[in-house]
Amino acid sequence: MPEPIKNLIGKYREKEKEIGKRLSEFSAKKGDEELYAELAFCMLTPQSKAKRCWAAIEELRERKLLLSDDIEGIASVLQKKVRFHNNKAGYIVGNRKIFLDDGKMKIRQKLSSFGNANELRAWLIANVKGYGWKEASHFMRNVGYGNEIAILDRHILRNLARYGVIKEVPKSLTPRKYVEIEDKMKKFCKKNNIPLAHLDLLFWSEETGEIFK
DNA sequence: ATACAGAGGTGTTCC
DNA sequence: TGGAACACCTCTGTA
Repeated sequence: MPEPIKNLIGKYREKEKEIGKRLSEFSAKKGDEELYAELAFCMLTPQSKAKRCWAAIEELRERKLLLSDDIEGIASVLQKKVRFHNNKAGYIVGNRKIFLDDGKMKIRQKLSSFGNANELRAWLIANVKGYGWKEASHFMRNVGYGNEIAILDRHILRNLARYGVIKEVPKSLTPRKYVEIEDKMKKFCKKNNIPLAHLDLLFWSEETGEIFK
């Protein structure tokens, strides 16, 4: 039996302000290096803890490795904190080139060149190594393009099942299933007057006890 | 000490 | 054309 939605609404009222504040931080204007830090962060998170991933990004920046081509150097930093460090180090270096324009990295320019969120996401999935639907959505939320998309990871899916938005957590997420569940989540939000991005952070904080990234 | 689940999954290959 | 199976390859928390 799903848990009553009333319980969820109650929790939302308690945390609404804090969630809104966090989201406004995500939307704050970021420069291209900051944007690449967020892009790289989302390359790291699969199968790794978000906090450790962010610590790795900080260390890469301190050591001037984040924007370098030193794959081995990057991998050695990742090794202590992040799973699949060799592949991910390669992604961090390789994914930079898709934003190059005249030899300079222009991420903001690229991101703002799309007509809507779905077009941007499709481009990210097709071009950013290490990004699928979930990570592309995660990145977009973190840089202020995530108001109309869902970040369907295992925690969110578990909570969607918990409140009866979906019958059960699917074993795997195909693109079609992703869109289908995202649509259900959107409708649920509309009906209950909770912004999509707010619900995501609420579910996340439910599971981890805090509002992070 | 040792085992085992869990960590905001995605790429590649094969059929 | 889409899906299953396997690769990636490691630390933390818990018992």
